[in-house]
Amino acid sequence: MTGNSVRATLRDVASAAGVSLATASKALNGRSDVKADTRVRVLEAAEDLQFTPNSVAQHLVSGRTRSVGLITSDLVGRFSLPILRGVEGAFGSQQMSVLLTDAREDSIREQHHVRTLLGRKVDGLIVVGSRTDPRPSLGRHLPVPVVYTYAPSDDPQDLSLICDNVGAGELVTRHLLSLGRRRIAHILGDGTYQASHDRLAGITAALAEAGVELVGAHDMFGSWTESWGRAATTQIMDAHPRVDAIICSSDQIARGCLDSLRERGVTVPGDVAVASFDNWEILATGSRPELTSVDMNFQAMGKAAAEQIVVALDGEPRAGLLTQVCRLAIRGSTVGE
Amino acid sequence: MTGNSVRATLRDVASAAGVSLATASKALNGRSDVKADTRVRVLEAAEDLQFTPNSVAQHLVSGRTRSVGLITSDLVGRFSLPILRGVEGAFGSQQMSVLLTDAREDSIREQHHVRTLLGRKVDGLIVVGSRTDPRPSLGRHLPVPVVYTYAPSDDPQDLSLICDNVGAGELVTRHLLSLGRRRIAHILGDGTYQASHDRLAGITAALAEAGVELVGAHDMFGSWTESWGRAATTQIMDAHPRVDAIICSSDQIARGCLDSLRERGVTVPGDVAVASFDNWEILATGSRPELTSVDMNFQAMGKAAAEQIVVALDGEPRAGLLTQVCRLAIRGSTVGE
DNA sequence: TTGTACGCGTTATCAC
DNA sequence: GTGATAACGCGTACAA
Repeated sequence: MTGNSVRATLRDVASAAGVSLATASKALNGRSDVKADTRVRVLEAAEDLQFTPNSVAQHLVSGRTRSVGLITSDLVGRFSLPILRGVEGAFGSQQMSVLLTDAREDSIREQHHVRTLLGRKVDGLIVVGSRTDPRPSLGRHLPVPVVYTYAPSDDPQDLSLICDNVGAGELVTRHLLSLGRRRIAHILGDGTYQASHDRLAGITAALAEAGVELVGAHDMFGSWTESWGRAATTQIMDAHPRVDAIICSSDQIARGCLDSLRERGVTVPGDVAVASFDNWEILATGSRPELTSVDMNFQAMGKAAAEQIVVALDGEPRAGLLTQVCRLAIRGSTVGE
Repeated sequence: MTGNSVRATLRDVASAAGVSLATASKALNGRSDVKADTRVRVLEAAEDLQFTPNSVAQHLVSGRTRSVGLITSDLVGRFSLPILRGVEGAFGSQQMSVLLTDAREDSIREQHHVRTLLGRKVDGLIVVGSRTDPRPSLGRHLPVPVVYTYAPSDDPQDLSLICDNVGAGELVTRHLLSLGRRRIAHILGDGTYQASHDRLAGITAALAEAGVELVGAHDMFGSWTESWGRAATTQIMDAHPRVDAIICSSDQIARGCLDSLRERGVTVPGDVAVASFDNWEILATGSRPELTSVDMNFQAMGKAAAEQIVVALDGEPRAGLLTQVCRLAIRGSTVGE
């Protein structure tokens, strides 16, 4: 129980070094007006005592806690963890800490967390949605900058970072077109998600650009499940046996699709290329063949969110929608080895 | 920019209510020695000004921050998020906040985070490992209680919460035995993980108890992948076609196993029952049939970790290994509908 | 170059 | 029942 080791306070360091509190503070903070050997003495004392500045006390005087609150509604950490990592990375040595809370899509709980985080004087708030549809704003009255990620705020005065689902649809479609595919079908996701519609829009836009028509229905929404992927694939292949590519609106759907194709003896990517969205590693790299999928770049999104907090903190905050570029992870389901 | 609304300080509340700082504080904290209508006035003023106590300042005097640091090395949030949720749940209205940091299995980074978190005066530390093997202790000199979860500390003086992988092996084996299965094979996981060995130990123990021998090899370790599941299944079915159950050391392996069985025309669970470990929803409920799998109860683990922090905080801390019970999620791969 | 003194927002101990 | 006042640990004008 040598607890004092880390509980050492600046006062201890000062007296150990035989200087005053103020001098010790200056020495540790690298201020210029302190004699070289005095600084050394202080630094040694601090090292000796394992001194760690009490950032809680630092805040009280500086006004900044160097911490951000992350409010997530994402059950499985699919979005939150990459974003957390992006946030940590963005600040580098700046030492920004992340207070993570889980709102579970419950606005009461969310409000509660906002209060708590504000009480803890976080310097900013990052709200992570669970779906891409606009969500209610936390309001304009908050004393710290707020960045909405994944799900945009419904208030255009807020700053929201969103995935470019339309662009993602275009990206994957162009990829397939470039491979010579022309009879392309699409398995939609859950129709209650904006992402489903956006991805479809991107796909049809890219196809139209190339003068190609989407094969099959444009309005058969389903769910983000493997079983829907299997069922939809069966329908498509029965109705349009000459299809040469299928774009699935999520990796889970694509897994079902691949299953179904293999059962029918359809080769991938030989007969039919398959591509999807999300690039969820565990799903995309476990399948046979591995899945070509659009990566939504969550980590970059987290980084951007953190940067926007900083920008807002010292300067003029931005507002509106900031679209995050996505990228294609190309694997065996579209490009055979 | 009515920032003052939330920036309101106790002083503002006090003057608005026409009382002193001290009285305002007492009123808000429900202390007895304050007249009823005075309290009402203060409460109203606080409500009016949207007063939120500055918990940073509260800490400075109380010594408690009501926050814990969560240091994770879990890339995908597989363990961290359920544990986070457990932690949040454990404290209920106690308002414990969680500072999440990502060490990425790098001890330098980990040390760095420990320093940072201690500087922020967290009341406790929860370390989440990425594998079940023992990991180096953070040391005994820390001024706050530390709980190791998932991966135990190598110092028996520390408190570690671990999954009962041996028990999990027994659990799933007894389940299969109770269904009348007797020719049971096992696909091992990555041999460099303690979990692989423990699960195997549990399985053989339960089998021995029933006087049954494990079918096939006991020492063919592989990896936590679907492709290993497929390859191993092929080997097993070729060598032991009369097998009536396969226990896979992870859900990913099981997914490969199911794939392989379907291709051979083996019905599940008719001909062969399949069960596994982890109960990773996205994998276990997407398969055909859905997977029976042992759930390691991460959320309960997080709850327990939080509780142990509290116990250590006010009273005598515990040491040693605390084993977390697991439970079986029974689905179609062992019990046909 | 160094030290003194004050303030950050809150709680707690005392007088009144 | 209420109100000054002293902490808590630190940064920083300002004085020495």
